[in-house]
Amino acid sequence: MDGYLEIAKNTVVGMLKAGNKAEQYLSGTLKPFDISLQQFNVLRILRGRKGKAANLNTVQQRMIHKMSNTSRLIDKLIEKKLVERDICADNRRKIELFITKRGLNLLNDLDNKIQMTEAEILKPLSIDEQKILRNLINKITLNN
Amino acid sequence: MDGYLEIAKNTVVGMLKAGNKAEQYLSGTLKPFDISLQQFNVLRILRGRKGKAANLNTVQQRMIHKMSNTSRLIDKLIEKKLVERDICADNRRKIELFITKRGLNLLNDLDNKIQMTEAEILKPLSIDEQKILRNLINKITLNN
DNA sequence: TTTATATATTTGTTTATACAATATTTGTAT
DNA sequence: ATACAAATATTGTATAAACAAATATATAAA
Repeated sequence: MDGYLEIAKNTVVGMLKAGNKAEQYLSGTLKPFDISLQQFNVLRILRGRKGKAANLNTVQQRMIHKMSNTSRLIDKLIEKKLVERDICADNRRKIELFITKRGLNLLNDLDNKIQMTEAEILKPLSIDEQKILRNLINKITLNN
Repeated sequence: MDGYLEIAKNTVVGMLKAGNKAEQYLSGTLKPFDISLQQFNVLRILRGRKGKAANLNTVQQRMIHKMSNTSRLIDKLIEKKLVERDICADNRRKIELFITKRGLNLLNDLDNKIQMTEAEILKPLSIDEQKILRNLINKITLNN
């Protein structure tokens, strides 16, 4: 009992549950703002560019859910006027994405709320435990 | 920098990424068998009942993705003859779910492959690290 | 007994996901 | 130049998820 196969199984199931819990909590926080977690993450990626354009490609690589349809996801953000899309002048296959002022304002309003949700998710852990958890998880997701 | 807000943020994002990685890997392993991760987990829940019936309710509570539509998910498993559904005689609102012989055989075939996938996911961690990770994650998901 | 309330599951519907197929533009080799 | 391959993004489509509403049965109250 509790051989290494069992440990691995429990760990992986735990990873699924933990990821799911985080998704549920964060989605719940975002819901009143009519924005999905994936959309929120794209906005944060674009904010991180600090004014520089991002290609669809770049965004996709940094996304948590790599398999979502980034084109259509961004269509939604453009409809809501949170993001702007231009065709790249140098290479017309590429597009250039920017977060709008409105998008930045929305993120600004959300920052506190998301921080509170993150704290809520991690409430059972001390700061030191959170660090350990983060470090272990980072090892696992290094190439992702 | 690296204040506790930043740690919490990184930890939660890591949880999302790790959960997603686990899902991708496991789904990939299951794909050739035409079964989704959620369906697989339901089968494992039913196997864990060791012959006893499970209500839809019970299954739903133990599922990792609580928001999936369990009725229709089980429809799929019944179509594939991996699960059987009866109406509970005592209380005709309830249903009784069993895994079939065929379902057990499928799980049997999958066990090794899933173990290998779990090992692959956790490869960057030692056994001791896996235990620590499991324990920390269990604290977070205790009430889920 | 009738009405109301709670429980258990199913169904409807809208939106999102997964993944393949299709443009479109660019780069490279002949 | 032309043809072929690679890179980039969009579109099509089938399936699944999210969530509300409906159905059916059981329990409790009036």
